[in-house]
Amino acid sequence: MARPPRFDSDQLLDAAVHLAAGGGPAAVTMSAVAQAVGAPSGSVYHRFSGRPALMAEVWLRTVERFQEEYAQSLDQEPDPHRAARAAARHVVAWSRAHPRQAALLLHGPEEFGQADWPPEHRERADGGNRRTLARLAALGTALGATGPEDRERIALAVVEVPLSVVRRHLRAGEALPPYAEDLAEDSATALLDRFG
Amino acid sequence: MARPPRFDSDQLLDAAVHLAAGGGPAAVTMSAVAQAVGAPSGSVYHRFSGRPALMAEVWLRTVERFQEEYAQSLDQEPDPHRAARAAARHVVAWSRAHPRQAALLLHGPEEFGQADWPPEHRERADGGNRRTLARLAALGTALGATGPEDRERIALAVVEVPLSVVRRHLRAGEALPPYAEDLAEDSATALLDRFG
DNA sequence: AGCATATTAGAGAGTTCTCTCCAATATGGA
DNA sequence: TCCATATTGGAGAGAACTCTCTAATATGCT
Repeated sequence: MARPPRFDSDQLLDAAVHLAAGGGPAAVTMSAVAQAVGAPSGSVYHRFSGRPALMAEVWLRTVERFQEEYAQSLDQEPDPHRAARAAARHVVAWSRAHPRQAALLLHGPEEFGQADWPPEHRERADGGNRRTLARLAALGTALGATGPEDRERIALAVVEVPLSVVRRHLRAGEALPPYAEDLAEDSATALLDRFG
Repeated sequence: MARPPRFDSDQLLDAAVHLAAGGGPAAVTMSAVAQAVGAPSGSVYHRFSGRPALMAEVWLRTVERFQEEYAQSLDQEPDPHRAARAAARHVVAWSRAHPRQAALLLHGPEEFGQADWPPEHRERADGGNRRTLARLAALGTALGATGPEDRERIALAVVEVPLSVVRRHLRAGEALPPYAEDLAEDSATALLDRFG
């Protein structure tokens, strides 16, 4: 009933991930994405209403993929201490398996022009963040956290510290060393020792 | 012997810090800096050879100010454990005292166009990083660190974790909570417990 | 075969920014 | 007073990018 597409959204987003990993989010221009897949710029605008929408989709597709697996690693383990350690490990392991997407996540949504995103995409981001925060809150409760300081310490242990381990190496352009997962897990354990 | 300057470099750099804190490094355009201080764009180019040079100076002035105080906080304390705790605290305290400059540092040199910097500025950055790494290495030796994993753990404790504490709040647009220094110090302590 | 339609294809207008260039200007020193 | 000079002041060329618009094209359905 219609001409078959030569370029689909995922193909364009993949190109955008490559560009962002190589030259940062600023390198993701509509022309660069089009050129990367050999499409005219019109085809990119056919899939995405504009650059803000494209940037939002790149970010959201990546962060949602990450959060989905992250949530699984938290949920699979009933004991909260073991769950926290698994989650810390998982951040590093996922980054090792998906270095370009990890590089992308390290930039943060602001750099992907979050301020200009269409409302629909903003809500998608908010929803994902709410779900993740809720999971962390549940972990905090299970660990016996009491105040905001405790909750923040837990977030440090299972999110920020593992990300820092990854950031150090990816920013330096190195591969993750073999001990990275252990380092993240050990550090998380040290930070959570005071609980339960 | 010459017409007196109405706009000096520091004034332009201050404006650039403001712009970067508000809208990220991308908001630091030559025109925006000029407009912010009421100067014509020609005056900005009279002080800086181009945008890369301006971005480099903004970054370097800020990071050097930070590193100078950071080094002092490490050196003032002979006991390495106490020095590490003081350093972790200091990162947060400095960020509290200089929120805009802290916001700037959280972006990292890449976002300030490091790849385009003139060689002179690159060397300045390398020198500063070398000095800081040397100090961390000395701290590692004093603590009895053996391998790269140990050294990385120490860097996490006295640099990355305190920065993560700051990042969480500045990214959310909040002020740092009163307990932030304690949280950074406690976390550093927990990560360093295994040493000596 | 022929129609309806989703998509490709690409030209080009409009915008924003960087950087250059030159004239105007204000000051200290001779 | 007058000169040398550092700096201001601003216009504008050139580059990169976003986005629009129109025509061409290929497919499924009848």
